[in-house]
Amino acid sequence: MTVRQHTSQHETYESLRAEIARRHPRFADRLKQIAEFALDHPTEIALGTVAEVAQRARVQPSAIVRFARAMGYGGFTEMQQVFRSRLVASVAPSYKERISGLRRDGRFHDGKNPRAVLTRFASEGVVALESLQDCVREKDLVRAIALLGAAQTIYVLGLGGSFPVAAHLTYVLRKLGRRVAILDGLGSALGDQAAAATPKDALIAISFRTYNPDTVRLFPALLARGLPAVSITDSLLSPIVEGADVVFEIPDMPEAALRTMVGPMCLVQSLAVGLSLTLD
Amino acid sequence: MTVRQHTSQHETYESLRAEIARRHPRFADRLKQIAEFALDHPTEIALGTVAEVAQRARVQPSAIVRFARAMGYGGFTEMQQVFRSRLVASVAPSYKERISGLRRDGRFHDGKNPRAVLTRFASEGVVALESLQDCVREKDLVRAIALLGAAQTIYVLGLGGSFPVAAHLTYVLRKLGRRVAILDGLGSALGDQAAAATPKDALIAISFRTYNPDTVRLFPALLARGLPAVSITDSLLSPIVEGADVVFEIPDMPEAALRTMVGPMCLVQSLAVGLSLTLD
DNA sequence: TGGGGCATAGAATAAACATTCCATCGATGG
DNA sequence: CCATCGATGGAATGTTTATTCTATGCCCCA
Repeated sequence: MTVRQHTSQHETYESLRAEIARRHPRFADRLKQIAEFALDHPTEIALGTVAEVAQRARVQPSAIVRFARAMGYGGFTEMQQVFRSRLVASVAPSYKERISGLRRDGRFHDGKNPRAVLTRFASEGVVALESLQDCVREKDLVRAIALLGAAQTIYVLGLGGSFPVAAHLTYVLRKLGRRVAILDGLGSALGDQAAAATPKDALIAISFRTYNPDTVRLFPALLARGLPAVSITDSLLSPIVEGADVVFEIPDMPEAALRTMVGPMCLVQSLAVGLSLTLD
Repeated sequence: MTVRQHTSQHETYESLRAEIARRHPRFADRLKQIAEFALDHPTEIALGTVAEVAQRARVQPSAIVRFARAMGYGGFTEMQQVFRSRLVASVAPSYKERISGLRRDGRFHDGKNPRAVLTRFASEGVVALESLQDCVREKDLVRAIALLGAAQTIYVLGLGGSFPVAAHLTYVLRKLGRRVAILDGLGSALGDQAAAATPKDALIAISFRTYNPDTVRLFPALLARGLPAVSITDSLLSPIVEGADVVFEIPDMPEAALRTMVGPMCLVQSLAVGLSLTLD
């Protein structure tokens, strides 16, 4: 009779979690399934019974116990203690709450601290998203969506710092089954990429200070081909405003290197999804 | 004979707590004792068995049950659920849960209205940015920045829905004077683009479910070339976790077509700017 | 001082539970 | 194609657990 090794090295939730992830690839099917469930639903394991957990994870109760033993515990109950410790640890010591609250307020002004940088950008992003809702008008959304919906091909123009926004818009529109051409200037062929555009298509242009020269040059050229246009920009004085059928003005946009572009990202997402919804 | 009323009005921990306090003076000795224990040690009631709680509170198990019934519950187990809900509530609600909370707010009604779509994405973005601050650890930020700072060339890998994030990171890093190579698969030359990478460089990979096959293929190949790696993904079970030196886990990321990627965008921005700040 | 009513302790009980066992299935290597 | 080994599902088992029951103790008032 062998003496079973019940000494589990993983007495904290975090280290157990890491160990589960580490061993996941080498687990058999059912154990793998349980590992995924454990990482996704730690609370259910902390509070549930073996039978409940098994049902939620779509496995047999015995498999749950096998998993616990495989992780080095004497049984389910022993492993459950570790998951419970997470709940106990998280229960609000008001001190910790206040600190993280302060952090989030941005009152911790150590600007070089990486955490402070993240907090700053996240807070700015939140503000950007909230003000986006104020400065976008429903009328413009409806018109832009109608205009894009009528287009055979949607041309997307966004270069420099706005290129990620253009790329995202293109990705989403394609996923939603639209015909899209992104004007990315690949091979210095911006002009050629736009050459096939007709008045039956539509243009959506994204540009912020400092306005990309290629965008500035190409925008009027496309308008001249008769395309209806939607512009997303930061000022009514922007070079992509004149001649546009719909203009979304998102003011106070600093250079992209200092910004996350969350506002424009969110707007184009809404346009794309709104477009697909109005057609159903 | 009176029919016992088992329907308890107190389904939240806070209201139960208030009720215990209110009725405390009129309780008999033993119930009073238990009431005090319950207010002082809610966690023990949430996780313990009747016998354990009884021992800690210096009473008989039956007294605990009588207390639960006195508070209007069918038994100890029923009352325990309320104490457990406190633990569950205190654990940082995952992103997905917060979203469904928003849904319940009713702000999302009339999902087809373009304005509602915008509001929805903006709100989700706010939640994403807030939960980002909870799930990113300073230690990881510092290590990632050190790792990227030591690199001669930073290789950025993000395809499919994650490509806009990769593009933004590349843009910002270049603006800040870093040498960056984006692995964009242009001309189906992904492998060749990576062929010059050496252990003196570094890799930053971004991938979310459903993981892009090219990313999955290229990631281990780059690790094999000896590059240190930073991964940004949605699960510890993601294919770009194993072998990575730093992993940022941003859980509950739906498919990019339904998302604005604001979380990852904000994170890469912080990494890039944090990097340039630490070197000044 | 004695009796009624309620609170309590502790044992008894029945339900719920984690765990174990075994037959079966499926993959792997000869 | 068969033998072997490990994984798996599901029923059986023995333990833990909540709950109930009853005898006893205590207090209050007559």
